[in-house]
Amino acid sequence: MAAAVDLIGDRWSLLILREAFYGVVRHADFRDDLRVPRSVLTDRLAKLVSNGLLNKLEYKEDGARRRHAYVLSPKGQALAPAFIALTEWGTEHCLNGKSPIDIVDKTTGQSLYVALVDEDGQTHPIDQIAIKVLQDG
Amino acid sequence: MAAAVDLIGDRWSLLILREAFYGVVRHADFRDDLRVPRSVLTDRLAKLVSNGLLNKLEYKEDGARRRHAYVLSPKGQALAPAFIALTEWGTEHCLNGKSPIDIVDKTTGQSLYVALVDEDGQTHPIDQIAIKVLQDG
DNA sequence: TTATCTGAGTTTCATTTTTGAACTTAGCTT
DNA sequence: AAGCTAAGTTCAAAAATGAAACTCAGATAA
Repeated sequence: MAAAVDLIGDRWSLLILREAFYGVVRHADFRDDLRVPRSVLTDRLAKLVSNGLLNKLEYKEDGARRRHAYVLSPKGQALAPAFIALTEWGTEHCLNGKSPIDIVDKTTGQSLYVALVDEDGQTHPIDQIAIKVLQDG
Repeated sequence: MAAAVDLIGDRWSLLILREAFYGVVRHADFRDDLRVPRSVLTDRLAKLVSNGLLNKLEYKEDGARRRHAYVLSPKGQALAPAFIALTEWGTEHCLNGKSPIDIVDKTTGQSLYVALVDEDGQTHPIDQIAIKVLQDG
């Protein structure tokens, strides 16, 4: 996990990725949503790109010049479960359970939640877990 | 999620909680494991306590004076799924899949993984999800 | 052509945070 | 009493942040 914290363990990177997860792609939109200083945003976007979490794409709308879009790479998208787990935690423990969003199955519309499952897909309660540290070498 | 980031969105808090999750409780042990400056550790532990993520308990070993143990509160323990998700991500995307730890069921010993499940306990693939933003008011 | 607008990025500088080291404290052991 | 140790405090130097001004490229309007 230290590896993850190295890449996203600052005040802004996680929030920037969350916005990207919600579909934000433009510099100005990140800035408006997060109130992050320009210089910091520029720096964080560049780092997230160079760490492979975001891809920087050029695009062009009619009557506007070329722009850059920052979109989640597969590596960035793979953080979704962590985002969702953090969001659920925040909702439950900081916001009295009033969730601002709902994660649903795209086709069935069912609400989805983070859980621990074994290889058979059986869910296990959180207080049933133990950590096994593997020896190195 | 912004709420979560407010509480743990700095370089050290998350790592401190991870150590706590692994069973570390003493100031010196956090320091040795993380190489975090004393003053920062003192500050972060105090903040985590005042935010209700850690409980500060007194204990006493024979031949030693009273000490403080910092142990996860239920609120802190509830971050476990987020930790595990981040750890899995770090393992897969930063460490070539070589995991240093294994999360298992305490009684059966089965390995456990983070997944998205619906209310029936059915797991859903990550690329099947959509975000539904709930209107406020 | 020239002027102006806009999104994105850079520069600058004051403020805040983090570091690392030295120092203090409480209470133990000898 | 002297020394040790875990924990905490203080403080100067280094780094990160925040706010504002400035630059740049391309689009549009006069």
